[in-house]
Amino acid sequence: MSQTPKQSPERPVPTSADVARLAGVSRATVSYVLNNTSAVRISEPTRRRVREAAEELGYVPHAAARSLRAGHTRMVLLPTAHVPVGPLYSRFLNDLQWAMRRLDYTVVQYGSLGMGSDEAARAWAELRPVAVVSLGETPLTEQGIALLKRSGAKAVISLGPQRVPGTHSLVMDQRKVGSCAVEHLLARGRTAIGVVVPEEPGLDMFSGPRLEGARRAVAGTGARVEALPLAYEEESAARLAARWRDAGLDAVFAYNDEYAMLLMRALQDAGVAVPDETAVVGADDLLLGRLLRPRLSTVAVDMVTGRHLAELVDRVVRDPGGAVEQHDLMAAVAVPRDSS
Amino acid sequence: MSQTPKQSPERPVPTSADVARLAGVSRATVSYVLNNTSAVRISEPTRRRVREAAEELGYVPHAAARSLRAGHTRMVLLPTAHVPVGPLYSRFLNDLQWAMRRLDYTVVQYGSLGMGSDEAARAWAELRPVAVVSLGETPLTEQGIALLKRSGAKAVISLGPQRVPGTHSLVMDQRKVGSCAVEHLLARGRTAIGVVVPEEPGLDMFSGPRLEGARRAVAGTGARVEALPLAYEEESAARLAARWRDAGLDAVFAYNDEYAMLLMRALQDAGVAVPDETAVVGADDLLLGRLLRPRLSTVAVDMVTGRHLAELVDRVVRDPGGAVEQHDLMAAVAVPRDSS
DNA sequence: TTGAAAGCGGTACCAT
DNA sequence: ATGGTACCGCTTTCAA
Repeated sequence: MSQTPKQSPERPVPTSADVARLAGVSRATVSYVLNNTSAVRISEPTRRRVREAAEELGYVPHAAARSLRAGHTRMVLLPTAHVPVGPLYSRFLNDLQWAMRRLDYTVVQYGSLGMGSDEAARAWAELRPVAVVSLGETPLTEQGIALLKRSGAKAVISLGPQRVPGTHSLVMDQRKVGSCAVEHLLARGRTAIGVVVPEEPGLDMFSGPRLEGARRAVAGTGARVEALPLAYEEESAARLAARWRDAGLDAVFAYNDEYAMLLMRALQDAGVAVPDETAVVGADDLLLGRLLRPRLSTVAVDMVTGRHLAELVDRVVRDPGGAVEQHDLMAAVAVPRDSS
Repeated sequence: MSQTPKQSPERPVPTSADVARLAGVSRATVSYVLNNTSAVRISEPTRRRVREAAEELGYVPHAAARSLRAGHTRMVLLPTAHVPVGPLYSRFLNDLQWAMRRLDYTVVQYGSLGMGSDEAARAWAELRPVAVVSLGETPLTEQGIALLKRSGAKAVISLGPQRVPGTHSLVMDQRKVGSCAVEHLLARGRTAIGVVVPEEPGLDMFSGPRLEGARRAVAGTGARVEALPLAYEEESAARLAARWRDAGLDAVFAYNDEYAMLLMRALQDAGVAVPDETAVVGADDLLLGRLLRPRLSTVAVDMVTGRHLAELVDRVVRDPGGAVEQHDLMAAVAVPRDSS
């Protein structure tokens, strides 16, 4: 016995024609009433009858039919491969969705894990979004971008470490984070600086530029930078710490605060004094950094806000040919505490 | 001068009719070829001409038109209000998306922040998803569920602390986490147990049941439980720690590992010895708990896997009237370490 | 004030 | 082997 009693096994979904029939009017009238079409006057009694009929049937308009007829959607597609963790991203996403809704767009996150770039672009294009906001998890190729535009996307916007030709790019130069951290360490007199490069997938977009920024910061200073692959596991950190003294490093930029916490613990367990023997700097300025002892030095990153991005999307949708401003909206600033 | 040269300001999106025209065949033939329809034989030369034409035009089928004609979609809607942070959720989501794609469904996360229950249900229903998987962020009302089913949803599945009538429920009884933690503390001889209740929005679904589980565990033991509101900020934790001795508590279950880390630090700063004077237990068994000193005792939670959930969705979609198994898939087990 | 009808882009049945 | 065509649900112009 099913617990969800089904009156008829395949009761058809009510359409506007059903509403029209029940209300004794035409489908056109139903459409006028339910959309409050201002160009047309419908008598109050008729409006009531239509509304009641719709209510009674539990009528819900069919979004696909509507947008098919309209020839466009208000969908903003946000491709998602790896769901990035972290409170920063979470807040950003909430802000963005909220702001987009206020502008009457619908944000749809579309999981694209395990799809190739062009395969993904095709899948996105099938939905005919009016805008695509890429966070860089699934790279946009030139053909992918062309495909999206050809299928009606007014705005293709990319958020990431570098410009993506053909899109409106919000450049967030992650290299600044690396150079900011390293400059801070240089100022503290450190000269042999390790840079953690996470082994986890999906972080390359960030870790690569951060390492490059670090390299640039030491250029011509006589100091050196060494890349240190590290998995987010105790064992990996312990192995790295065990060969720390052989590496001859006196400082480390640990990619972010979480990796910094992991490595700092491993170093301390291995008897490496922080900050005396080795300085540690994280990034992202998470709360946990302030809870550690010694308090973790970090690099605070000022990301683009969701509201700001939503406004950009709306502007580009309304005027796709408009000027392509190259924003560089990311600021990085060192937050010295006790670990460096 | 626009950097995205537009041949024609409003070049229309190519349709299957355009492909047909270019290939010199009918729309029907285009459909047959591009969908590899097996019931119909098309000559190889024709197939090639159609494929080339589609390629040349950059043709992408229109998902809305297709599902309108088909009368159903393969969309699994995942309503999202607050994006929950945390690696557990992130992994779960990735698994789910991956597993659903293998079963040929499309997972769409739909942001429903700031919408009422019924308003949200309506918005979801407009998309005609074949299934809705609710994580409980936007509560499902009886009418909302009815609306979704009436508009074609074959499966409405809810994941959460309790059964939701009318849905297939995956009950994850968060009370177990609370009772597991408190039983562990009782076994350690603690009798005055604080339970942290986060003040952040969107966590009520978890924190309430965890507190209730704690309450149940002390029933009849002579021990007591006290709810402790706490915001995820240093100041809030410091205030709580400052009045710790007045509260007369000898143990605390801190909601999860992150809140536990925050509170433990505040207690230590206030001179409260952990675990001697007060035992601390977290939950979720995050890596950070093992990095703290003393190492954090925690409650490991065994969540439902994405693969498992995907299979359930598929099963219900194929046989909506099938038995409504009441799963209780959550196991909680204490992981004693040094903080308790 | 209301209705009839065209058409959005595909799919699939029925002819040829 | 291929083409003609009706139809999915909705909006909107035009006529009455």
